[in-house]
Amino acid sequence: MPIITLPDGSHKNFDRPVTVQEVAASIGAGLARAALAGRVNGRLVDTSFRIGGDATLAIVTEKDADGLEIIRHSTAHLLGNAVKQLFPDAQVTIGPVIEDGFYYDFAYSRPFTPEDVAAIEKRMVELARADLPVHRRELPREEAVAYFLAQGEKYKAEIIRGIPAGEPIGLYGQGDWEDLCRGPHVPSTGRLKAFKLMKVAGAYWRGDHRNEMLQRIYGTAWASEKDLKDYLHRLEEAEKRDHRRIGRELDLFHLQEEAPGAVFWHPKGWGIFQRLIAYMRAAQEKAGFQEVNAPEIMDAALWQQSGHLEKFGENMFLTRTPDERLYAIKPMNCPGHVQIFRQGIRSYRDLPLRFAEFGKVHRYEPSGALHGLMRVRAFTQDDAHIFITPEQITAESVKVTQLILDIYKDFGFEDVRIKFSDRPPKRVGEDAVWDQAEAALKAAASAAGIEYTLNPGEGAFYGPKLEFVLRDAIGRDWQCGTLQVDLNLPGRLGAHYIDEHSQKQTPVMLHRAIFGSLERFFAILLEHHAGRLPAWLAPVQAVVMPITERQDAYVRGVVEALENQGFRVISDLRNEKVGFKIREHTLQRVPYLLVAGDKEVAANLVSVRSRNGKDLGTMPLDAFVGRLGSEVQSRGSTVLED
RNA sequence: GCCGGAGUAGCUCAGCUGGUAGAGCACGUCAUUCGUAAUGAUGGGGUCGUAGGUUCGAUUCCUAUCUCCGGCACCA
Repeated sequence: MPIITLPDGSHKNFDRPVTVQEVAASIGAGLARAALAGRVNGRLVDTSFRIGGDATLAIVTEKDADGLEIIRHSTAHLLGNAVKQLFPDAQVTIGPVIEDGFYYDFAYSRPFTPEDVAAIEKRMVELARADLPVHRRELPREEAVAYFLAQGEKYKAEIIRGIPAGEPIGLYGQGDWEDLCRGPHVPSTGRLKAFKLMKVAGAYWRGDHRNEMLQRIYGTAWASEKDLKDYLHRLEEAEKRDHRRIGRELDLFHLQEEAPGAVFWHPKGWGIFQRLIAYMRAAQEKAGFQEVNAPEIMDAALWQQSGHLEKFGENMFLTRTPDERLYAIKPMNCPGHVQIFRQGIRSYRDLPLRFAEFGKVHRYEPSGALHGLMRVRAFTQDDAHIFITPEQITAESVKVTQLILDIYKDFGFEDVRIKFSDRPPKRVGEDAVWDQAEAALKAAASAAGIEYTLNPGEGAFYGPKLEFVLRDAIGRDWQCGTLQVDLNLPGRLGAHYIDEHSQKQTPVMLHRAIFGSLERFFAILLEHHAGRLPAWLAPVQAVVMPITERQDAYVRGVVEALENQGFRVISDLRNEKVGFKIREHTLQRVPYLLVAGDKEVAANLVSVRSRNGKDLGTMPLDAFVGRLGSEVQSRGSTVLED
């Protein structure tokens, strides 16, 4: 006699086992129609799931996050079904739910063409319209393996073999199609109303590049047509923020064939880049860092010694000089900083010693990895290495973490997550030192007052690390900063200090980067702000323009006055209508547009407008100077106003 | 690196089955002196990514190659 407890705390009594669907129907016809699945005692189940005893139950509909996941999962099945109907020789593999949608990987003799994908989507729509009931059954493991092998589904059989013995194998399907699945699924295909196939791509079986490549079809699925439309609209908006597009539109940088993965910085882009460096230089100097500079090309022997050549030789730029000497263009800055540390005798009294460098590094990244400024072969790191005693790990880590978070705040990134990666199976160093290093990093994260997530076994071979992840204006996450404890390199490269007992000791080294790659951080900033950089970074902070050439002299005077205050200001005296100029400079994301007509000249004022289209009124120049000055000072932005 | 797609004017793109290319914007010139997101007229501009091949003839067909785009793998 099951007693069902509903989310609102009410109870329903039944005199026999009931299905989720029946409970929904007993509550209301509308809910019965809306039910996609149920959550029984916390576990997601199909609407056909029969409840035998007392239980809590929540009916899952498309309004729940769970409901949307189920829709996406079932749509992946719909895709599998359509592909098998159109391409019976294709083998199915896996079809999981991902952010905003799903994908399904198939093994097939040839890649799917865009035409194939159109046909598949059409078939999916037909299958959904047919409103086929979704059925479920269980098979013993060995039977399930035999069942799929008999259909030539080798991958499925392999997956099932990997499931622990004794666990029942659930098969879901519709019509005559069936797939291995944990479920749950929607009750019938008619519940799938808003989906679209997005792209085809290759993907390795089990994610391993040594395995064969499968055909992956990506799709998106939503609870309603409107949600689908909104999603596609969001994609379009995201495309408008693409840093490659903004970089071209605002004339900031370009890339060209002769230098794949290397940036040609244009004046405006380089100006922003230099402001980023100037900002960081000041911030880290205040935090006790000393800037250094090491050669970009050093004998390969040094990289042999550090271990980088062996591990990353394939990804390094190497050059043999006319004297037959092999050099490496530096892929990282640490060995250079260790060389500086090694000069002379260091005492424990000198520690912590903090070396920072805006180091330009070159890495021969795989061609397929290159992506605008986000992943390049030549980039600049705001790199620093801190030499400390083992006892100083905790205090110094806390300091660095706080510095990193403070700096992100200045850029308007308040939503920062920390990932903690601990010891990998293959590593160097004593476990006792690892214990200390890991504890120190955890303490640093906690001291910063931020929750961190664990990345077990993902640390570097030389030590654990913290990774700092920023969330941007449209909710995307970017891993930028890093703090790593290194128990290995100082020893390998022969760094020592003399301790209080006059004994030679090997220092611990902290690696830290805050922007990470300046090129990448630049791109993230552009996308975060959709090109509307805060005034303190903007290439041009204000444009002053006349209505007619009668005001040209006045405009020149205004520009000169603003330049004397240290602002980046230009005039636009072209023979164009003011509306045209407003449009152009707005598209160029200039924070402030100043207009002067006869009225302003007569009253010695300027008319001010923001790039957001806001009329800020007419004001004396001093008032504008105050406004822009405090905005620059606080690193605020007109972007944040709307 | 792997799978797929794409390279035509500065940008966005059109160009059917082979007969040496076209639009809009941008740019130049002229007119216009104008009040907050596009004034009008007019002009110039392309070895059709690169190298081979097939052909009387290649932007178009074939081969190789480079780069970019979307994924996968990689990321010290």
